[in-house]
Amino acid sequence: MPQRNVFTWNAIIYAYIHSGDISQARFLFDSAPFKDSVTYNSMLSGYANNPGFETQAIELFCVMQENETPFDEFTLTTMLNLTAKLSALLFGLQLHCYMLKTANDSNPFPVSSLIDMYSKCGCFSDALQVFGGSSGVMDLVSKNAMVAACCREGEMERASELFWKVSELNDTVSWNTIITGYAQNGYFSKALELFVQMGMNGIRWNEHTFTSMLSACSSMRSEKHGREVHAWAIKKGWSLNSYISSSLVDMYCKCGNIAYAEVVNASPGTENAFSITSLIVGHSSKGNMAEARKLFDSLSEKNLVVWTALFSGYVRSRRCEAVFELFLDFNKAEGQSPDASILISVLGACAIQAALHPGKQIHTYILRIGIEMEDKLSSSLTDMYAKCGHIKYAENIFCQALNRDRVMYNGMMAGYAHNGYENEAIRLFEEMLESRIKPDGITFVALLSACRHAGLVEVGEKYFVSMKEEYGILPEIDHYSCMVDLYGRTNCLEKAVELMKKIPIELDAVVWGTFLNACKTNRNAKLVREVEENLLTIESDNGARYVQLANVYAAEGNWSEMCRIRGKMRGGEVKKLAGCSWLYIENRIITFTSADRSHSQAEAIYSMLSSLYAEILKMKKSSNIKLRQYL
DNA sequence: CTAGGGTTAG
Repeated sequence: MPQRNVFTWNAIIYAYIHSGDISQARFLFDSAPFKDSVTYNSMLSGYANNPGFETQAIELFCVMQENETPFDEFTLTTMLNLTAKLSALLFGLQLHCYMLKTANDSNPFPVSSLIDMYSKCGCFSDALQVFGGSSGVMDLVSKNAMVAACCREGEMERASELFWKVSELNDTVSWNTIITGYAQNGYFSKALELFVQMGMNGIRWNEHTFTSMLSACSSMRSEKHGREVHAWAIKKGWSLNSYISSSLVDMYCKCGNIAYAEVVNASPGTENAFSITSLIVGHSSKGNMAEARKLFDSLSEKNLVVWTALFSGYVRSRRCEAVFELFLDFNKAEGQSPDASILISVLGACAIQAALHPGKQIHTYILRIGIEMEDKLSSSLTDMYAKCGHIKYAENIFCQALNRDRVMYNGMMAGYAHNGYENEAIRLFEEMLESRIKPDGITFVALLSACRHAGLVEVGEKYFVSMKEEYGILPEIDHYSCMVDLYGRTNCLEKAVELMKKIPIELDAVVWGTFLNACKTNRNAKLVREVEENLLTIESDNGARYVQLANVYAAEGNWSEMCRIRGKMRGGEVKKLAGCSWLYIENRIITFTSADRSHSQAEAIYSMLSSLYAEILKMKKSSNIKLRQYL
């Protein structure tokens, strides 16, 4: 070009930025003999909107300040958006000050970005204030930034009120905002209703609309609606859109139709990491970890979400060793460190295995790295410590948590109940009610567990009744098992029998096994034959059930029945592994069963045990200390 | 020639 001026230089820089060649754009930016504010703003937005160049954006902004290139509304808008993206509130506040000082606070562009910045930095009230202060003509984008802010905050009534104000302004984007807001806050049918209304009002649906609707269908597990949206997407020719196709895969997975999900994923041109991740979750939810692993291994680049998907699949299938192995692989891979979600999975595996030492290591890591103690992390630490028997540690975590939610209360209650602190569990339930946290079915499993361990028949019955009548929670089989156990342990076998007859849902092996124990402790052999039939029909492959039955007959001195059960067990080739305990000693695991003498130093161990026992007896005699504390 | 609001996976 023989004749160049600032416009042509700006044009070529713009062209390079939009073709994604940021470094060539910078080369031309540096070579340009003339620069004006457009040159700077173009380069600035090139950096700000390309991942990985954020630091350069800030550096260029500082250069502008040094060489006194004025900041105009373009500069401010770009920088506010960058600030929102980086969640850099302190920086955003300075920009806001600058806007006020230079009277740049009336242009709708930087104002809408300011609202958006405050909302995305978690300052909802400041966003509201800016919006309220920008009186005058209602600007659609600012209004919608505010609607989106309300949606983020879960304030759907406020969002709706604002959305319907000057509603003739509303366009596809603002309709999408409100629909997504409803869908993401759990109001699925409201989202559906507005989606229909949007079409009837003549507002064009686009890819964003459909993606949000698919997400709503997926949350509702409504394959019927999902298929309708799928049909529309095909008609509109949006099948290749990566948002649409990955949302379709997710929708079919969540609805349990993995076969369809695979078909969508396999159609050419739709491969993407989101779809694969959804498929991994879909396969994991069906316990199909081999398929999940195959997909995981097929990905050349794995982000944290994909790793987490596999981790949680292994935990769900209780494949704890696989979790720990995967954690080693994860830490070997370069340039990443575990986030809260991954640590939650690993803690889950520790809890299942009662692996205190690894659990403590994770806890220490969290404290050392300074990972934020969010609700879910507190819950899984509480659960891990409780399941490892360290109830005081669990209590500490629970007490330090800022916002205790239902999950955390449930975990702590179950921890108390299973570690012999029944009264604490009940106290916590009352505290939960005082804090206006609604109990759910899981809360009542923990609560009734506490009652059955403490033998509190009346209290247990009171809670069992209130569950349905006060809280509208239908008892499930676990709740019935708790009650049967409660009656069994307190010599109320007749009540247990009555309850067994009245249970309106299908009986499982757990409730039959519990009832069997009730028969045993109440020395009632007459009912056992019927229990045996049911129990061995439901769970014929569980060796523990045969042993349990054989022991009941043995307790009665009924040796012929006992031999019959033992014979059945051998005939069915059912095995029962002996229950065992284990210790971690210098990175080795030592396991032992009751009365085990297989250890090379068994003699020494048992002689130490008997002298400890003698010590305890001596202490018990000399003081009033309860023996239970030491055993 | 430069700037604003809405979409997918753990």
